Amino acid sequence: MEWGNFTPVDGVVFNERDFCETLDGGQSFTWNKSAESDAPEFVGVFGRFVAKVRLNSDGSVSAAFPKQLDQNAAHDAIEEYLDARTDYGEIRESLKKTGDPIMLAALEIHPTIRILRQNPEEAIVGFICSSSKRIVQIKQCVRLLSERLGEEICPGFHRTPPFEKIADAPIELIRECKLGFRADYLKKTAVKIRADKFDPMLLRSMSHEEAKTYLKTLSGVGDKVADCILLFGASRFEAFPVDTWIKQAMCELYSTENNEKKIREFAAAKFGRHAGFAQQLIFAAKRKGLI
DNA sequence: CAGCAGGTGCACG
DNA sequence: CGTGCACCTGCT
Repeated sequence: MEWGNFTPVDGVVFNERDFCETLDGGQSFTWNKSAESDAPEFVGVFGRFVAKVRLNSDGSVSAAFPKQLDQNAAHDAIEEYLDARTDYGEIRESLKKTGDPIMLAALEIHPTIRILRQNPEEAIVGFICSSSKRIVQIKQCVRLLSERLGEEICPGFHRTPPFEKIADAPIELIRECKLGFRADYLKKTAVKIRADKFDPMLLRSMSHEEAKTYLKTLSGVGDKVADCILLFGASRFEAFPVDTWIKQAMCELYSTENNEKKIREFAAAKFGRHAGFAQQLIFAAKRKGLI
């Protein structure tokens, strides 16, 4: 397959750790490290596009797309996906102002981390697959689903399947994608979203509370998965997903009670509308054993 | 080979 | 409303 030239993605700067963490740290499950390049580089699918995303030695980012894709549309899409318009400096400053020494440390450990702006549909599929699974396994599930049910964008690259397709797929086929008990969750969710005529894109405009309440009516979507969908699929930075890692980190670092609801409340009070970004900082630093 | 894994649903008190 | 398991299955 032929690729177009690499072109700069303006407004996005990374160090290597944060580049890898952002694309392949569990926010999204469709990126794989590219073998050919010595520069840090990932290849993957996002929405209806495929891209190679490369980190340059000066911290800038470049992207290339398969030649058969509309290069301008793809470039606009990767800028949006990498959330190039959002001022992370402002977010980081406001978290600094909390004066919390743990947050200050996490900000230093991850000076360039970002929150991806995925399609809500992709986030719903990915995070329904995620419960009680490792990232590598989640990635495999999403890839298998895409190969079996998703449209081929270009040779070897398939879109995440739409709910319409998942709703019509036999449960055996979904289970063959190694989803296990999550297969029923995903199918039921797809059927319900279709029955409700719900457009997941609405998650970006609904009130946070309303969006979360709706998400939790979906099978396989509890508090944690709903918060992940809101944070990574709808750019709702106030969402604070509490998983096993964060739970342990918050107990250890902030002496919170070992209770998900209490931890969410604690985070909301401490980090406010940027709680989700704070979660990524703590999650990434903790998982790497750096705090 | 057991035990566990970015949880959720459901049955109970 | 909070707690405690069962749920698939691939990996270590």
